[in-house]
Amino acid sequence: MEIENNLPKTFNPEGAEDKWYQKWMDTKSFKPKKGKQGETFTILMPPPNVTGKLHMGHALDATTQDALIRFKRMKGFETLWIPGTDHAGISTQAVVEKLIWKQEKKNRHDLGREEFLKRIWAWKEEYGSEIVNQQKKMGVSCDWDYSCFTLDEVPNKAVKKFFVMLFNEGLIYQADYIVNWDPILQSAISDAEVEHKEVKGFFYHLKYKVKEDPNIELIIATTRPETIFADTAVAVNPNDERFKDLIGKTAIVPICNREVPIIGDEHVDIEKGTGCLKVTPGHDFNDFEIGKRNNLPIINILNKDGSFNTNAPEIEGLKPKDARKKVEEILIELGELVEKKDHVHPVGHGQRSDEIVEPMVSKQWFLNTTAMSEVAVKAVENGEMSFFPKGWENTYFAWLRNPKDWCISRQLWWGHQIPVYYCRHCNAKWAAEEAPHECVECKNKDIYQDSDVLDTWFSSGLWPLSTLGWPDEKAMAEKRFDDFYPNATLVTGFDIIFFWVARMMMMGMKVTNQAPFKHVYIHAIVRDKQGRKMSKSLGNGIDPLDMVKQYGADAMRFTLAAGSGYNRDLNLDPERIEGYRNFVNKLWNAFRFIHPYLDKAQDQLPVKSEWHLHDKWILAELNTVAKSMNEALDVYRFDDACSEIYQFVYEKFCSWYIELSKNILYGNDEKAKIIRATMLKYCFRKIVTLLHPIVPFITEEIWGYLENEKSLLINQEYVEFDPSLENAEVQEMMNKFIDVTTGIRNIRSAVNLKPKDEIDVRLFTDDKRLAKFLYESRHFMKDLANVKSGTIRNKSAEKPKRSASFASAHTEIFIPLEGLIDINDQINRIKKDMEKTQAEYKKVEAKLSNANFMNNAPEEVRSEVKEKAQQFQDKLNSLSEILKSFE
RNA sequence: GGGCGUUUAGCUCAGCUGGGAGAGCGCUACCCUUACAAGGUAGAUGUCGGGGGUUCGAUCCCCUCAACGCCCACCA
Repeated sequence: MEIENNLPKTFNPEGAEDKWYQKWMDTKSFKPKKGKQGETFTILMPPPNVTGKLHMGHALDATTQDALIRFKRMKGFETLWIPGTDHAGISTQAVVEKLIWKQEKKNRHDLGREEFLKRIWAWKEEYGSEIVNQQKKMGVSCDWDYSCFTLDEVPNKAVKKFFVMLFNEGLIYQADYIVNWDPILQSAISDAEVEHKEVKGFFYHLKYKVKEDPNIELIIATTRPETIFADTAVAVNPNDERFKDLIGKTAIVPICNREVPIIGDEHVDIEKGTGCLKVTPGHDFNDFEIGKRNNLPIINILNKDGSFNTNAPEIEGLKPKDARKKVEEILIELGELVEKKDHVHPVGHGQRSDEIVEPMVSKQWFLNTTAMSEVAVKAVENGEMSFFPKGWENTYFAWLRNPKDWCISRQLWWGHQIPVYYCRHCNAKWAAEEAPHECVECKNKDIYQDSDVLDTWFSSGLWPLSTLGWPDEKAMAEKRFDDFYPNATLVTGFDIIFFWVARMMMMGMKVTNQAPFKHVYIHAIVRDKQGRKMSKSLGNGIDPLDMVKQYGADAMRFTLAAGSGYNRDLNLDPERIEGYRNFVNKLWNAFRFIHPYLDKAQDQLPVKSEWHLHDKWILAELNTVAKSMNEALDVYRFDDACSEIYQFVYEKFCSWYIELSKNILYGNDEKAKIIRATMLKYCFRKIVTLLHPIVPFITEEIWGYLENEKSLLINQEYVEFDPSLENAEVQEMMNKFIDVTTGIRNIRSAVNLKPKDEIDVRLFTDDKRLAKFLYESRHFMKDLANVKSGTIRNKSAEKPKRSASFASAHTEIFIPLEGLIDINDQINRIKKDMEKTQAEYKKVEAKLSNANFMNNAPEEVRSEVKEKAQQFQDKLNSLSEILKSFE
């Protein structure tokens, strides 16, 4: 009775992936639909850079968010997942600038602002959607109609509206301030964009003469002797006995021989360096503050590209590194260099350019975030928004409880141009949402717009609002702002908690008084298998698309989900993907097994009275899995959800239930066959439903077979816990049955029986329910352990002599094989088992004979321990019985 | 300098409010058994980083030391 099976032996992901993605699109399955929960569930995708190529971080983003949105969709929420891309000011401008240079040997200034921007837009139209296509390969189920680009019209309106609002409140202001200047980008960058790295340098000790008393020489320690050209004071601590008399006198700066005042300032650390500090307000953050306190002049000695200007004539045109060498030479010549020591110290580097940033004074726009930060902190403190895992709120608080004004202007061209206008005629300065034609004050037409653009994060911070149409009323109505704001969950990495999460909170709450999302799930950073960050320079990056090609998107997704819980690192080994590919294939083959019987299966489960014990068992187990998966996914424990379903499918369903089904399906009892086929189909529907959020493609493919493509799995209801399916007793019996079967196999393996060798088995148990269960399952023993015949008796019955044996707490197993087995081997095996059991028994017994334990431990724990002691005791008794049989 | 985190089987990691150490991968032996060799069955492997404390009882709580990682901080 061979049954035809025309399904391929292995699952072919490539065909299924594109086919189902297209089908989901065609059926508009990603669009929000009202569901039984009567609530919306919105996720906002962190917009990848338009210049981006999908990397593992994006793949993880895509997987976790898609799993969530599919899960909630199936649970009956009206789900919306909003995609988009970011203009990524600096990196995009750099990419296109490089390209134009390569092709035409022209820089952006050669082209002019208007033409240059045209080129970037053209580039964006052509290449900017590559990452979107790559995301689709991962199966992301976002509503592409909501797709948005940070420089689109509405986000631009949002930026202008917000800017003007805060400008008019006085929260946005322009100031001469010392900022981090990136000489590569030739732009200011914010504090957050500066990375401090340990750099090897030197400590130079320089001599400064005192004008009033040529005998005194001040020794000043510095790591940057080249900045002496910008010195405008020497400072000492006013409490420093050594120097306090010098305050008010004049020091002479070496090389340039500038006369500068010696001042007292509390900032100077008596212990540090020599206790004397050269003050360079133009190029040092602290010194800038000292300068403000003491009204010192500011000298700028740098050009925008980081080279020295005419204020430092001896080193004009040189870059800092060469300048330092030159200054050192001159100082030696002059005899002003006292000492030069190795010194390692942190130096700020631009996050994007990786170049040493120079503190420089320039006119920039700032946003005062003091009040907004406070509001954002409160929202997390009072639970309006919460982090998963909770620990990340510390990072969030650390940033927001100590807010600094945010430098929001960038000297770039690609971005939202600052909506501030100036009048050449009357010097008026104002902010406006619509480009004005004349001066607000004097009505003169000779006006111009500020040439700077805003920090990219300024528009990113408004993303939850602008993607839903704010501030355009028509767009807001179309996109149903009121229904989808605030978002439910934001999923992102911890590296942008302050760049992005904090700013969305501040800006979102400023506009709406509501946190833009209720939960923030912070996922891990993907690293290589050795825990190193994936980077181009190390060459250890894994391309997700390669993995998708090799193992399928489902395998890739399952791997990432299985590695995502509350961890901060996810060390990815491609072998893991292969492992989960095998799981996906296992699922496929389990389906191949039931496929020929689908015709027999009925749509409804039979009445409970017709359920086989094994049916009750598998449904109870399935129900348990459904419960844990729902709970796990609700709190972003994708790892737990994956391991639950993996375990169930592999062990419970494939290794036992399917194996136990063969006896029935290959047999002659038609009614039993129909019931079993129905059960198998039912289970399979539940399994693919549970798995669908994580591995959407194969599950949709299988669903197509199960339902003859009459419906799509993506639109089905998720499996919920059903109390009526609980059955602790049958689960206990089944576990014991598995113990016994495994015990028999164990003996077979220990005595080297071939799979074909049939055996006679004698079972002894005092558990009457178990005896009945085993009796009813006797036919299955044949399939599972090749048992030809056997008996089930009480433990008190006479045992066969000299058998291969095994004992569990509840059942003794004897396989009479006299003459075929080595008696000493058997005795040794049993003795070893006894020793192990004895040791465990002693541990438990020690507790029971400890009066303190008996007095203090809760009753629950005591009875549990007693129970265990009894089980070990039973097993020991059985083992010694077995030993007796060899006498 | 301040803060956070990690340390559990060869590798990657899970262990919730303290109560007999887990998973996947890898490894060993035997099997091409009619869903699956991308498979099956059986199996081995841990002083839970070191030390101290609290407790009847600690992988879990407290202290301390060590190693590693990350973030913040004004480059004397």
